[in-house]
Formats: sequence, C-alpha cells, structure tokens
Amino acid sequence: MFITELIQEAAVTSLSALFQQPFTAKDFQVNQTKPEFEGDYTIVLFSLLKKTSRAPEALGKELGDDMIRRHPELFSSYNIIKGFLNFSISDQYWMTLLQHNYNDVCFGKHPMNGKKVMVEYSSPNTNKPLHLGHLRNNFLGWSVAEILKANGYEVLKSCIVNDRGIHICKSMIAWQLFGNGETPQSTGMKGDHFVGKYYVRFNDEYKQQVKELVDHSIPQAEAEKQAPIMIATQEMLQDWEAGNPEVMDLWRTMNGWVYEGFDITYKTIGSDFDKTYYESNTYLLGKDIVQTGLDKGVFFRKEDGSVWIDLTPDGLDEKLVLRKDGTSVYITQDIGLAQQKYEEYKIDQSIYVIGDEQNYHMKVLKLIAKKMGVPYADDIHHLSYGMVELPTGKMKSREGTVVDADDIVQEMENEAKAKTEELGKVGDFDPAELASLYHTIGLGALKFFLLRVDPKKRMVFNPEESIDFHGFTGPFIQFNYARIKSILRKNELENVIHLPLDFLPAEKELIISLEKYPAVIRQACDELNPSAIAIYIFNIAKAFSSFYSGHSIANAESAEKKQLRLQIAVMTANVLKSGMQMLGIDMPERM
RNA sequence: GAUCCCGUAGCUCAGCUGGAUAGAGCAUCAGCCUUCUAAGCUGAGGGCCAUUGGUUCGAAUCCAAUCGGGGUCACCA
Repeated sequence: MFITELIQEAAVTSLSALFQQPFTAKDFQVNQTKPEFEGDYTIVLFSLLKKTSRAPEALGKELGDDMIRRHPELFSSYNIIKGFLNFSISDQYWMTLLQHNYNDVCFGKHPMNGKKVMVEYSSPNTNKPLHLGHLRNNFLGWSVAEILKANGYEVLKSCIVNDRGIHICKSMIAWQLFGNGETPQSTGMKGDHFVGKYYVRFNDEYKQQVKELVDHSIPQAEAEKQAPIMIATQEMLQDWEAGNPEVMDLWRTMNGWVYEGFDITYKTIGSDFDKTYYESNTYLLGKDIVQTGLDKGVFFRKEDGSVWIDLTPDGLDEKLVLRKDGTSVYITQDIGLAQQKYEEYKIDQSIYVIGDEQNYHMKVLKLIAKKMGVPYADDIHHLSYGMVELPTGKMKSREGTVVDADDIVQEMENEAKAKTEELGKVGDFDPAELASLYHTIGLGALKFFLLRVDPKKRMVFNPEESIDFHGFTGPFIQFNYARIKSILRKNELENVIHLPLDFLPAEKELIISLEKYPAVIRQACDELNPSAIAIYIFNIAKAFSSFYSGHSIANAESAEKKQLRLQIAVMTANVLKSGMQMLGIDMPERM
C-alpha cells in the first residue's frame, strides 16, 4: 500500500470515530509537505471544517492526536500551520520500507490482474520510410505496452500495415516509368528509402505535368485530374483491386523491399509486434457488420445505395460507412478489425496509438461500436498524440523537411560517440562494446526526448538543440545509473540489519521519492502516459546526483551509514533501470 | 461555418481530480574536480500562468466570453 493511502485510511478512521459520521478519502487531500515546512505529508483541513464544525487548529489537534495514538508506528509527530496538518512519518517506517524493497528488481510492479489488452501502434504506409512522427508513435506504443504489463495486464502488441491504396500505386507507377529495373540490391539502398525515392519522384513528375497542363490554360483542378501519371495510377489501383497478376506481382515485390527496410529500422529502435495485420487483408472486413447494422436500423441506405450512419444527435455529422458501389471505406475496415481483434484474442481492452488528427475518426468508430451494441465498445481507447514539429513548422515530405527515422538515430549515435570519446572514460572497451554503448546512449537520448512530453501535446524538435546529453535527458539518467554501478563494484554490500539510525534529510528525501514509484506506475497506466515515468525517473536521478555530491557513500561517517547509503543506492539503481525499461531505454553499466 | 485541442521564464516543457512563496532543463552569469564517474554539483538573474469576467475561505488549475495557434468535419487512408 502506498504511504498516501495509509494516511488517508488512518485519517478516515480517526475522523469517523471522532465525529460519529462517515468520511471518505475524497473529503480531504493528502499532499507531500512543502520543503519549507516541517513534516513529510500534509492533510489539508479546509475542506473538513464545515462537516466537523471545527476551527482549523482545533480540528488539526484532535485529528493529529488521534491519528498518532492509533498509529504510533507510522506517525512520529505533527504540527499545524493555518489549515495544514503536517505529519512527520517515523524513521522506522522508511527504514522498513527500504529494508524490504531495496534489492527487489520488481519493486513498484503490480501483480497480474487477469486482463488482456491489445496495443496497436506504428501503422506505417508502405510507400515511404519512417520519420520522426513514426518514432514518437513507436516509442509511445512500446512504452504503454510495458507500462500495462507492469500494472498486471497481459499485453499483445499489434500493427496494422497500410499496404494498399492509391499512395502505394504512386511509387509503383513511378518505378515502372523511371526505374529502369533498378532494385535496392543494385543500388545499395535500404528498401524503404528506395521505394520512398520513387514516391517523391511521382510527386515531382505529377507537379510538372499539372504545371504543363495549366500552362496550356487548363484549370488547376482539371489539370490535377487529367495529368497522365495520375490517370495511370488510378488505373493501376483498379487493376490491383481486380487482382491483375502483373500489378499484384509488382506490388508484392515493392512492398517486400519496404518490409526489409522496416525490419532493419524496427530492430534498431527496438519495436516489435505480436501480431501484424495488413490492410490488403482487412479492407473488406466490416461489410457484414454494416449489413447487421442496417437490419438493426443503426445505419440507413441512401437512394444511390450508399450506407450511412446519422451521428447528428451526438453532435457529429452523417458518416459514410459503405460506398454506393458496395465497397468499404476506412471506417468500415476499422469496424471489422475491431471485431476481429476481439474475437481472435478475447481482449478486454483495445488501445489505438494514433495521431490526434484522427480524433474525429476514432470518436466515430467508438460511437458506431456503441450503437451497434457490441460488448467491447467501451473498451476502445484512442491514445491520441500530437504532431512532432520543427522550429520552422510542420514536417512535410514534399518539401523535404521530414526528419528521417534512420537518419536521426544515426545522428544521435554519432553524437554519443563524439561525446564519449571526448570524455575518454571507456578506453578499455572493445569495438563491439563501444558500438553497443553509442547505440544505448544515442537511442536513449532520442527515446527520452520524445517520451518526456505529455503524449497528447504537440511538441517541437529542434535538430540543433535536441541532441543534448545534459540535464533533463536520457543520458543524464544513464550516467547516474552507471555511477551507482561503479560504486557498487567497489564497495561490498553486506546484508546487515540496522539498528535505528537517524536519517539525513537528503537520505530521507530519496527514500520518500522512491516510495512513490508504485503509485507513479499506476498513474502512468491510468493516464496511458509514459511522460509520468520519465519525469519521475529524472527527479530520482537528480535527487541522487545531488545526494552523491554532498555525501560520500564509500567514506560514510560510520560502517552502518555506509551500508544504509549502499542500500539506498541499490534501490535507486533498481528503480532507475526499471523505469527506463518501461520507456524502452537500456542502461549501461559503464559510460 | 460546426466541433475538438493548445496558450506557463528568452527557448523546450512540468504543475491542471482547486491549497502554503508557480517548478525543471537549455541558454546567460558566478563558484566547485589531490576523495565513490564533472554526461555532474551549488548559487544568481529571468513570470500580469494569453486577456476579461465568474464560482470559492482559496484559482495557473473549475466555468464563460474574447484574442491568438493548430487539428478535424472526403464515396482518401
């Protein structure tokens, strides 16, 4: 149980006994005491004054006395300042906490709860390489999956690959027209970049053709439709849907190139999936459900044969769910896939990591599920995240302002290498160890940078300033971990039980912070928010760093103090490693 | 036009289920390596929490309006 819960419980018991009426934890707040006041945790009394008809001081005294009387092992003293009842928690409580948990690498994690949840993330298109926005998505998805596991869920990671549609045909057409049979192998290019090159080529060519048509005084809108390369692309899409062998063959080949490239990137960044869905397999799903919905009267058919749902009573619009030619649209497929996931895996929750530009779409999906009365409607969660922008504005592939995923990872590793060589602390590492260290630090910096911000907020990535290994960064935390590991290599930890010892304020502060870890894991799960972990872990690292510079562990005042500090160091290292693991960030033993 | 999100230090972000004097990092300035890893530590400066009004004992936090920025409202995915 968390300390705040213990305090709440104790206060509820005392209040109910003192005033002969029921109280709950919601009647008052328990906060950590501000550093400028004496005490560890504070009960705010204002909200209780009316119900108890007491003045703050009187209430504080009655409550404080009663709580101490009932729990002498927990509370050592209290003071009242204005409406704030400040308790000092007994050293014995903190000491017991430390003794029981310092060497438990699972500290903070919660037991299995028997629930199964699927996290869908990444969702790439197979016409171009991954960029920085995809990295935010991948890191979020991975991290949320880890956070759910730590909270006792069984987690399945899934990926829906957008492998069909007009955008795929664009790179196919361009390759047919201009490729001269070249391949990733023949050019030495990574497959996804190779295909992406032709996607860009398409857009260049298309722009050129439209311009020429406009120059021959054809209106812009008309020119966009008439451009020969666009017409060819649309024909190809029809051929694809008709199953034309030649087109299918090209499609398989080019997608294969992209997958080879993606595999490399996923391996590099540490993303993986338990189940991969391909839109080419799922795009027809959902049509049966639409029929069921029609029978139920949830959907309606318009004169031209298209099928719609009227969401105006819910403040939204009418939404198309089936085209007049009977083919499915984006939402149709999602309705089907949601059903399939539920049936296939018996999941209790389905989390979709998708950008916030699809908030409306996901709202509609959930609403449709609700109206259809499916059992999983309430268990669909959209983890909506904001765009990653550059200081100059949005990233646009057409304008070449996209930060490529492979490039930025490489750049971070290069920076890690340069910095490591400059510091010269690992001169004895062999080349493989060095490469691994650069990867750990560079990727750690990137992951931490993208995960430390609240997912739902847009964020700015400045290529010049963002590659920073100082301050609120992954490498800072890794550094503190390595520093603790260095101490532990040089100092023996003996499993001795300590007599009551006085804590220094800095020692107690660290233990109090460490105690919050289980609550932070819970909160990160409730909010589906890895940044809660990132911020917490940084604060732990900072507290340790500050402690480290003020107090020697190896040369502590006494042998017992040394053991106490070693235990605190071990627990700090465990929490740092465990927390960073939930962000998908490895910790080096040395750096 | 409808609807949703955002606006906190020069910059990037915390804090938002209302509580004590609004916090970090970067950048700037001043100190600190003969002692456990200085990717570090200590300190200084830097704020009308977009604006106005409301609710409350108490508002950065809740409500409303306004102003600024962005998303969405496709028989695209």
